[in-house]
Amino acid sequence: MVKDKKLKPELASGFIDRKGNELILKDRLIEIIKRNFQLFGFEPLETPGFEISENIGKFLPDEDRPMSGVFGFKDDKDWISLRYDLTAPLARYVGANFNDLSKPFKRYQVGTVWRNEKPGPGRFREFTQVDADVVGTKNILADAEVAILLADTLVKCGLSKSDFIIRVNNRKCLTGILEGLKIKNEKQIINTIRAIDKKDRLGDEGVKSLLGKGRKDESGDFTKGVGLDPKQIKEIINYINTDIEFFREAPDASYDGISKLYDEGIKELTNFFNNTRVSEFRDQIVYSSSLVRGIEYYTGTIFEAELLFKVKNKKGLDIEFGSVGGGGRYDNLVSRFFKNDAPATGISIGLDRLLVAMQQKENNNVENIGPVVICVFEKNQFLASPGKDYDITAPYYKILSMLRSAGIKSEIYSGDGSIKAQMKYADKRNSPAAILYGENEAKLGIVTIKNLKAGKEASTKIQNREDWRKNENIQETVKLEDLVNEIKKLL
RNA sequence: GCAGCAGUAGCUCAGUUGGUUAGAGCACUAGUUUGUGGAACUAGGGGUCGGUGGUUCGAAUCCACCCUGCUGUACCA
Repeated sequence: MVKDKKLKPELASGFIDRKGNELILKDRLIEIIKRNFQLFGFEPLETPGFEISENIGKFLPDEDRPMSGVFGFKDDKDWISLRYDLTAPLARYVGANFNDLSKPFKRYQVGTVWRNEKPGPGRFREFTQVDADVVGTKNILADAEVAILLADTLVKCGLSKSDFIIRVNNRKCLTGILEGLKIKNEKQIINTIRAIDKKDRLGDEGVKSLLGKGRKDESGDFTKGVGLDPKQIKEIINYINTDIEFFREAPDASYDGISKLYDEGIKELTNFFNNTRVSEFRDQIVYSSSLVRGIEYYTGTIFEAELLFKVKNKKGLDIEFGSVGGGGRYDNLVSRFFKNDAPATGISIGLDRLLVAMQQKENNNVENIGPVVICVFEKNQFLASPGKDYDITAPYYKILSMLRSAGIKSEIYSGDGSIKAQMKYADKRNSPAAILYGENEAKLGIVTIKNLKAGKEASTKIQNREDWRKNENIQETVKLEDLVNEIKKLL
């Protein structure tokens, strides 16, 4: 016989299957987050996975590489793309429905987004984002509200206040500083921002070389620099190292007057902190001069939630984790669709990253308990039952409905295996108990309950088969009517 | 995209200076145990040695090209 060539059960790179405990925890987090967003007065919105490419594509990082980074194709009429975030679709939605919406408009959205980029450890091409935004106000109160919402949500998800900080800055400050240093070329500005964004990873020296001539990485690959002169570089490095203490209560005055834009940023930050300082997250929401965020469309306040504990990968090594959430003000995004001013501010939580982090917090280990398994004794018994002097089929369904109406996860074994195979199955499903109801039980009107949980514990001490078989206290027989109560004791 | 490293069973890997029929552990199936999960023992299934071409009497092993993966870097709305 010629062998068929089998398909390989592979996934496209950057995509993963999820199962069991991980998914249960993910659903639980989503529930917590949704409830909290509603508590803060946000209303839900759902938009399609696909958008018309043009509507979400204008803010691609490189104009000369349109469509890179997204999954898209042309239908009969338009180029359409899977969304790469939830912000661009929000802008489109607000543009379409502006007149009907409350101003400000507060909405949250949970959804999958797709990015056609190189995947890495903990970085996928499909992931879940959770966003909350306030559209239609320039009031800094809204920025403060979403920052507080971010902090509050992380705590409700199970982080303690000492597990994270939310670093805050204002785009106007940094660009104001650059303006004062006579760096005005837009490309230089965005590249400078991106270089500063790498401070965490590359350190001051790395940022310096990226701002100057360029940098060689470990593999010998060379990255071209921004080409600033040494004086400008020195000033920038100084500024990004003033950091948290600079704004403990009120701003340090050392850069006052360097440019109008800078002063405006400081005013906004002062206003922002006046709000967060009286919230319960005064110590978590802190100023950080080196926070810039690589995203192009931010116009004012920016913030990022950073975890303060180490996250490990599957092999137990610490990994470079990045932020679990962030956001900021983007006053020009919505107005692409609309003549009116539609300033906006919001946050985004990377749910899958948060999930990985939460799984490493001890209090979050969910155990995926399987169903109580009712073992089936005779193959084809459902056909064979009539004519016997005992009835074996109907009681299975009776037992099943007793358990299920008591809210106990349960099932009749639906495979073809022997009793032994059924036990193995129940074991693998992490079932708390197996129920045996065969000829013996049927004649006496009883059921046998095998306590798989207790058996599992006992098995660690048992060395040989004889002891295992003798260990009968993991099994008991009860009257049919007592079944539910006995099972409940095991759960 | 650029650079470095790596690809042998479902998974993790061994395979000597090129030499018979390519191995181990885990996982899987069955039996020892005809109605009982673990452990142990026994047996079994499973491989185009990433692909193509070349060198050679002989290639998993050496060479060339290609593909894929990992790591770093760039990009990351």
